[in-house]
Amino acid sequence: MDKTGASASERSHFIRQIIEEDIASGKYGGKVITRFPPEPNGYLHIGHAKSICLNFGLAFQYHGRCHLRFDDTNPMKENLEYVESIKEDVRWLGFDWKGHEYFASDYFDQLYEYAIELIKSGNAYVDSLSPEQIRHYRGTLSEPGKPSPYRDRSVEENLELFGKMRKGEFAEGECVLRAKIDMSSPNIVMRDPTLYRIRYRHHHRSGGKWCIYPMYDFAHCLSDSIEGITHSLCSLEFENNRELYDWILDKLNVYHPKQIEFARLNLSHTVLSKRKLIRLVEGGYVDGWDDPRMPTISGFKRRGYTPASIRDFCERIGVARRDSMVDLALLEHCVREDLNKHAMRVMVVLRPLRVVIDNYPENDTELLTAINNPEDREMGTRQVPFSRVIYIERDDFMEDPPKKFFRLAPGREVRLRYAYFIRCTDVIRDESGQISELRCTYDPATRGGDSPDGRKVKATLHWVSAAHAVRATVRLYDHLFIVENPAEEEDFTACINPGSLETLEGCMLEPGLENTPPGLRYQFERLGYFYADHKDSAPGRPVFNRIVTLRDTWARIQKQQQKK
RNA sequence: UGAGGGUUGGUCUAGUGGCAAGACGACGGGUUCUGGCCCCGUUAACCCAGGUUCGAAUCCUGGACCCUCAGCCA
Repeated sequence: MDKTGASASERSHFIRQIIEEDIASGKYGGKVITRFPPEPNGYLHIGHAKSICLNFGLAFQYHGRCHLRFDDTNPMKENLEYVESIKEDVRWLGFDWKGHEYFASDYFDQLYEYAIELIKSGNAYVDSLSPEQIRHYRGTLSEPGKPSPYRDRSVEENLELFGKMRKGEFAEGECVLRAKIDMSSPNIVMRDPTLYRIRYRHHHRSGGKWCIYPMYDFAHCLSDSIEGITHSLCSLEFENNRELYDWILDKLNVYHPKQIEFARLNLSHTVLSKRKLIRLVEGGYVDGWDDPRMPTISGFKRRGYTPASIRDFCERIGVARRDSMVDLALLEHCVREDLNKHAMRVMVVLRPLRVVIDNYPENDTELLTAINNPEDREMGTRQVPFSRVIYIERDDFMEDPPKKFFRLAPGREVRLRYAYFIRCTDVIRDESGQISELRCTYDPATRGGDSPDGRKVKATLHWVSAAHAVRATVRLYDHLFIVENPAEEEDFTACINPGSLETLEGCMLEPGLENTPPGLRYQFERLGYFYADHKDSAPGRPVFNRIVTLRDTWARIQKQQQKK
């Protein structure tokens, strides 16, 4: 809550202000209709999530609606597989377009009619210059362009030529339809932009019906207009295109939505450009688009992130017009906050160290009560078996501990969570000198974890009974890049984190976890939040992905000590 | 160097002529059967220079720096 009493979910930003002014003035009849317009030529990433949350969120907040529209005007790059993955990702994020699913390609007939109208009013012409010539005629950033020699063809000739373009009487690249605006405009976008080009390509929806396809600038504004969009939100790079957006709608004298630009998301320690993402996949740096290290929606899903945490993140980063780089730590904070409240706690030992409790009866097993989630007592308790031989984390023992190490060491006493106090009496090594086992004694009076005499221990360790432990594979994920902004590096692949994935076999789970249904999330106590991978995990053969670690004060102390 | 945008603590965001606020991070402390959660505290910002004004992050002028645009991509 801020001082106005508004929660984060309703805090204002410049787009909300514009919408509220429009509602107040009755500009669009008080309606709010937005749209999310992906091109189906790749997978959605966290940057798209920002746009999805913004568009669907605004529509929800102002009781309007949000359309899902596929901007499929380029048959060379688009296909059905992407349409399906995009729909799945939007749904997973928790949004419903309620049947308002559209394709720019569905408007091809209408768009063609609009093009003819533009020709008839003298606002468009067929140009027969080659692509290279067009580039040359366009001029540069500082010099004006010059008119094409075909610019003054008659309406009749243009109509005939455009008809021939449609009928397939020209080769690709032989001619295009251009808007007739101003070759000396200081805005290069307005120097007679291309409206239609010829492509003899099968389209994933219209099939072979068309061999001419509209360009983004022509199709997008008119699609918005046809659908009655009120506020057309896009990223900053389309700022220069707004003049053309407005020009086309004005010349055609049709319903005119308002284009509003905002800054796209940049996230630290990752890349979000489609080109770089493709390079990661095709270069084999990651294992596909849904690799848990990928910033794609499917990657975050596979990693174990919750939709709610991503929505919360998108709300917290705000919406503004300046370029920014959001710290990945904020996303991690969001998922921790969500999972802290909802994830069941369990005990898992990642790197097992065998501990024998010498004074514990040889063949006894007892059941101890563990709390499933201290943040939500309604999640209840469970019984965890304890016996003479257990595993603890190798990191939880040091033979020669530094000052601030509170965990187990020779002669020292610690608590086993929900169980007993134990004291280390001996360290056993194998032939190579490696510590292979610890011998300890326990205090029977501390059953359940409390000492009747009131003596304190400085640490509580998680553990798993050796006789009851279940084996599993656990994958430890870390930032994909070791630098904050890989995009500004000469070769971004050179700063990929070599430790971004560590696969651990033979991790010891408390019993009951062997049949974890894929898709479930847990907190492994003292370690982090983990997800039973929905692809690789199966009942009886669990595989967990680490979503995020717990905040780790000890790790920070260690880092400080290393610096000294 | 033509045009369009932008610049508030380390990061993100608020502010719309009147006490520069919040979140994340970092640091310190309290609490604790998770070195988690929670609680408390500390740190730290208006790009620069003029001007208007009783008063400027906000308005004006000039400058610096950053981003976008020269696809028959979106």
